[in-house]
Amino acid sequence: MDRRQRKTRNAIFDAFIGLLSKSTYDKITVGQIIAAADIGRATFYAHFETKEYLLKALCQELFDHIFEADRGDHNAHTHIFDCDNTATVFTHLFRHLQHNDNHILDLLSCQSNGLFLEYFKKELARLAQSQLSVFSHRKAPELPEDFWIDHIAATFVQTLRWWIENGTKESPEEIANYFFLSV
Amino acid sequence: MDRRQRKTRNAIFDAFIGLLSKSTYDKITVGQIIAAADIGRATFYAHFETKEYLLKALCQELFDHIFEADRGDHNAHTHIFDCDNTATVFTHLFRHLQHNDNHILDLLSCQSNGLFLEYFKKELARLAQSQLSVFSHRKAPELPEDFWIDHIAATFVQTLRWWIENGTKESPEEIANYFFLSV
DNA sequence: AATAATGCTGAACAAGATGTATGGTATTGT
DNA sequence: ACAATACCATACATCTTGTTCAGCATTATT
Repeated sequence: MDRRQRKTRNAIFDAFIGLLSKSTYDKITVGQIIAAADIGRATFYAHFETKEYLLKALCQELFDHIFEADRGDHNAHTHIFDCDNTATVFTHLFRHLQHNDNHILDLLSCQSNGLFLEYFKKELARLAQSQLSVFSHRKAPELPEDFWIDHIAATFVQTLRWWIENGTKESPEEIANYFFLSV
Repeated sequence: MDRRQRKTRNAIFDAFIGLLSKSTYDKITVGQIIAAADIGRATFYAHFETKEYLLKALCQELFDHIFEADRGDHNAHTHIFDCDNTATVFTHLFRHLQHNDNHILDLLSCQSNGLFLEYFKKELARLAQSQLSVFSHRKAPELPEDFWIDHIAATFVQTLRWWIENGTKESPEEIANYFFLSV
């Protein structure tokens, strides 16, 4: 990819994230984004068809990073799945999300909550084989499989939202424990 | 309240609900609403300051109706809390929501999901004294009270969403049971 | 039945947002 | 050095929002 393209793409992402921390998704205009990114109007639309596509791309980017360990690149520093037991997977996940400061919270606000949940469910479904067994002891046999996955994903998102909205006072271990206790 | 006011207010609500069943909240414009309601532009803004206030008023209206039994008017036909056991309360709630066809689903889509959840939590908190004990056996003591209420509300909303998105094939009793089994 | 009050209409309006088009300039990869 | 292409600035048509106002219709009051 052209270096210029990468630069503007990152500028847009940074501007978008910066605005999300001060405002909400639906209040942000394309005009504000291009002003913060300091780019031309036409340039923005050359990169993203619309504001919603930008949001989608940002979600994709974040999840690709958080779940990167599950695709290639198995020699990187610390992988989310280099865990001795499956419980620490979610602790790592919470730690990752905490480290992202409030970028995630902004994505969890009404507007984009559905999108976020959708992405998370998709990723979670990919881990179903290896990780879902952790929760199987809780699952009543009459509950459909997809209902159960929906429930786990929704519980995770809700836990995360509660955590951040309350100032992330708990440690990742604690909040992961909350998650396990409630799911 | 003036008869004219009631008429236009209902016309706006009906138009809004009608549009919500064909489109999504953020795609709907005030222009579409006043066209569907067949009223003047100024009239709309005389009733609702903005589109978001309309949404809020609609939520209020729906919840007031669903939870009406808990406030006055205790001689009406069937009350949501005229139940022998607390379990049937939620069955009734699901039945109510089912009867509302898809109006609720439209309110559960991304945009308004947060608002809906907020309202439901508020109502749920009002029932905390009488109904929360049903779930107390599941609650781990180390979980904070407000975390637990958040969890129940989110689980309810998620259950409802899954139900409607899958065509409400299950009976209210069944889906209430799903809810109890997962919370 | 007459009157005052209040709500609705319809049209016009400014302000602002969206998405597109274009000709010119600067940067990139080869 | 050269061709390709990404960027810029501006302008533009279109749509949306929220406000204003004069005139008409309905309501409640007496």
